[in-house]
Amino acid sequence: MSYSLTSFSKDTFNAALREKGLRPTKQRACVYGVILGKRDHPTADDIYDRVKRHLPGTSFATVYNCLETLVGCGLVKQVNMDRSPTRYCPNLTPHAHFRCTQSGKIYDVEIDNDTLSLIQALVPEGFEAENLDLSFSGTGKPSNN
Amino acid sequence: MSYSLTSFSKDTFNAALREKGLRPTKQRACVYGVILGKRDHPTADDIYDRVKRHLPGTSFATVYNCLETLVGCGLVKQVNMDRSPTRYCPNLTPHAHFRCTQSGKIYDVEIDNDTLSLIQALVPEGFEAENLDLSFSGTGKPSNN
DNA sequence: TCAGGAATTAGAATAATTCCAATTTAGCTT
DNA sequence: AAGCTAAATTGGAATTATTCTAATTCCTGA
Repeated sequence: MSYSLTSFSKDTFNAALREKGLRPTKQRACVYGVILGKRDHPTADDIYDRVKRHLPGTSFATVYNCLETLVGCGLVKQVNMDRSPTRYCPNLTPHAHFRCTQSGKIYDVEIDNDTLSLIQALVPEGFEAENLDLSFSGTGKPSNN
Repeated sequence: MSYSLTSFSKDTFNAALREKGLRPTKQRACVYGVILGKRDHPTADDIYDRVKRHLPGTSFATVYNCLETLVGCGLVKQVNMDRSPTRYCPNLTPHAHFRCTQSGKIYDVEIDNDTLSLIQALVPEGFEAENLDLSFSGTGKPSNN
């Protein structure tokens, strides 16, 4: 049986794909579903494992294809920290990431609007920023690792 | 003949390595020299090419080893943008990067102290950030590409 | 229902980086 | 100056994440 999205997510999902003339396939729905289902910033590898539990025939290439599609539709965001494998996240609000160098865990960090504006104001005259990436690394909550 | 550092850089270089009990070898000096010599955010590959012109026998592994050493000593910084190869930069002041998606060029973007403080203040209670990474991507100066 | 484009598949290929075992070197010690 | 030892370098193989390719399967709309 395929992964089931809530009706809200399913609408978002269908709309975003149709917008671009793309098909809402079960593999794409499943990839989107597992990312929504456990918001732990999974890697393509993690996602592959989870998707296989629902759709056993799925290939790695498909996972990568679906991820690329979902990112292209704005349904998920890529999180790149240093050289480690790309991670995926369904949090579309502007936010930063904090990686604990001890546990490897990644936490979302909210960015308030005032700070966001100031950050955007750093971009020099004549440059047009489409994207901004802010990440921290260090030690996380000791009690919480 | 090996790459020559200015006497200022040479002192910085020797001091930083000795600090950690590491040896100031000619390969390390050369890698540091080429990074200082052309501040265009070169990749390991670029650095390898440039180092070979001065020390033809140098291997790729050595370039990577030297870069790791220099980063560890705080003489250069790594710049990771998305999935593209790591770049290196001798600008040690706090600064962000802007990558032009058209030309691939990377520009340094200064961060003023007020904004820097606000960015640092985003880190939640209980987390200790050792590092922060801020990067933008978009279109650069049209006149300048 | 059928044609044709879109999506998926398995596996090969690539690119950046790291690892490894052998050799060389730098910086003592005598 | 010669020898010693740990540190650094070397070439090449290995690894890892990701992308490519060509063949197959699946949708969708006429």
